[in-house]
Amino acid sequence: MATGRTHRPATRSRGIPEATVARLPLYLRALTALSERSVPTVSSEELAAAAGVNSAKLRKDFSYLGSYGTRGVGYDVEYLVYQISRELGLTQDWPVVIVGIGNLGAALANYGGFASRGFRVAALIDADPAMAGTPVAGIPVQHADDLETIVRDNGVSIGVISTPAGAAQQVCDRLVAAGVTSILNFAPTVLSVPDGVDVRKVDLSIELQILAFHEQRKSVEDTGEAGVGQSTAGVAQDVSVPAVPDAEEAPVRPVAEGRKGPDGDMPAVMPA
Amino acid sequence: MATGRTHRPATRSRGIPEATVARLPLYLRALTALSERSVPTVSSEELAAAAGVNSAKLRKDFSYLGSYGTRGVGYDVEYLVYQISRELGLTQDWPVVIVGIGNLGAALANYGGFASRGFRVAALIDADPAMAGTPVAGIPVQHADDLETIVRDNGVSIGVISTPAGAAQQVCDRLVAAGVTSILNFAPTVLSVPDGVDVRKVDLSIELQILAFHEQRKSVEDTGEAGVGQSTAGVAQDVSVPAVPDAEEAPVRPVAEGRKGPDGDMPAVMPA
DNA sequence: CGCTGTGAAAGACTTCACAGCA
DNA sequence: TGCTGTGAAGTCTTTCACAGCG
Repeated sequence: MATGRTHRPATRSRGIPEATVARLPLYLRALTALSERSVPTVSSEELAAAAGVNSAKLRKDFSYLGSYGTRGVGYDVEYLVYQISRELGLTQDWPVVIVGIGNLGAALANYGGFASRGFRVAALIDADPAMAGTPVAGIPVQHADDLETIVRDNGVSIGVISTPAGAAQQVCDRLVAAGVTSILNFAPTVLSVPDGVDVRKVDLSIELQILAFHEQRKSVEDTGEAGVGQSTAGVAQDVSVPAVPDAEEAPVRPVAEGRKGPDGDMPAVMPA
Repeated sequence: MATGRTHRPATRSRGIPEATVARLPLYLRALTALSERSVPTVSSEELAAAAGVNSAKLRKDFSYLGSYGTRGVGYDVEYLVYQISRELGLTQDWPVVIVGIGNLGAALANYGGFASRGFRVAALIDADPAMAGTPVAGIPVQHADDLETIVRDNGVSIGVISTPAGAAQQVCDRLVAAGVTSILNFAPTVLSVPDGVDVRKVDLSIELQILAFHEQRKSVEDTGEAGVGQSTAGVAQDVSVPAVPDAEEAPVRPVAEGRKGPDGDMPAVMPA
């Protein structure tokens, strides 16, 4: 990922590992909850449990930020909230535009997690003229024609794309041309951007597919018995599925027959 | 991350690395697009570009599935689509319930990426009696009281939670009690589940915070002008230079004064 | 004594680079 | 010849385990 000079960190310990950065928001959320309950201090053990990680990892993560704890005691909640916020850049105001106000865009506009963390929805943009003016989450939707103006006038450097896949790249290009340097992409497509622009993506169906992968393995566990098979309904749980689902209708392997996969690749028709 | 099984020292090469599993949906999407354009074969280089990864990684990933390519030629698109689908468990039907039909829940219900990949939205569930019966994405919303019945009657093993954070754990407990063993959580809270249940989470604001972190670093460091040199790379980011924003108002450090962080920790009022 | 901070070891993932097959 | 498949090397991440300080 980090396509960067991986040599000699210019200054001392200034490189916080990506894996750590990705967890800071998690810690911050847990700490904010503690803060709201006026809890003054937490131990790495408690905070780790609240954030869903293990304590050694948490301490190691914090060690990259500095020594913010007190031995024998733990961490001061307020102080840590501030330090992490600052490290993440959340102590400053980040105007954000959301492009594509469909169901998802509306959900994002309404999402409280943004405002409470330094993000300000500067504008909602949609290509549908019929939506122009309609307020969503209290913010009027503006037409896509004004995208460049909006971005420039508000000094927006972070853009959120929640358009259909087909429009995403074009929207991305316009955002970048207008000055946006960080993009959060919800459209199921790979965006290409110039060097220096950051893209992160969230694909709702990818997570589900990963779950399916693991779910599939669960039923196999023990004997490896061929399962019931009834996929539709009926039996509640314990829906055992064959370990390596027997390929009933698999495409024929193109040519020859080399080593191929660990399990068979049956002949027959296409599944789709 | 996956909360489930920890071991998988399986007999043979049956252990596909998590990192690889997480990329399979990406490859699948790219392959599906090629398939729709009737492209018969792809090289690892082309497919990698389409998926936004590098070719060596892609080849290594595929090597865990088996030898599905042809040297000197590439991969047969249809064949690979099938193999990956099967590996992910997408050749079977996965009934899914979505609990919490707010903006996000509605967006998920309407999301085409589910249906096209073996996921079938078996039911939409919401606690608001006023919503009962209202169709969302063509599916009538059912009341939360019937959650257990719905899950059992439909043999649902995957549940999606898009309720407010406060309701998430309770919904989760009920889903699990009813037989769900995989949960996709969109609520910004850490769920606790019994062993054997898998939870994956998607926090919309976390990605934005990670972007903010990198964005913050860009402005500092001018020696390496954030060049806009057209690049085909999907994700571009680097810059690992001292940033250290000026702490204007930081909470006072609790007690004593040890080594503390890499930069100062100003006194003064609380930021929040 | 309790809990943080951190070297060092282990493990996971990525990249290299090239043998080997179609 | 062209491209896959894969050991081996390199890099990043996690975990261990304990020194050290409050």
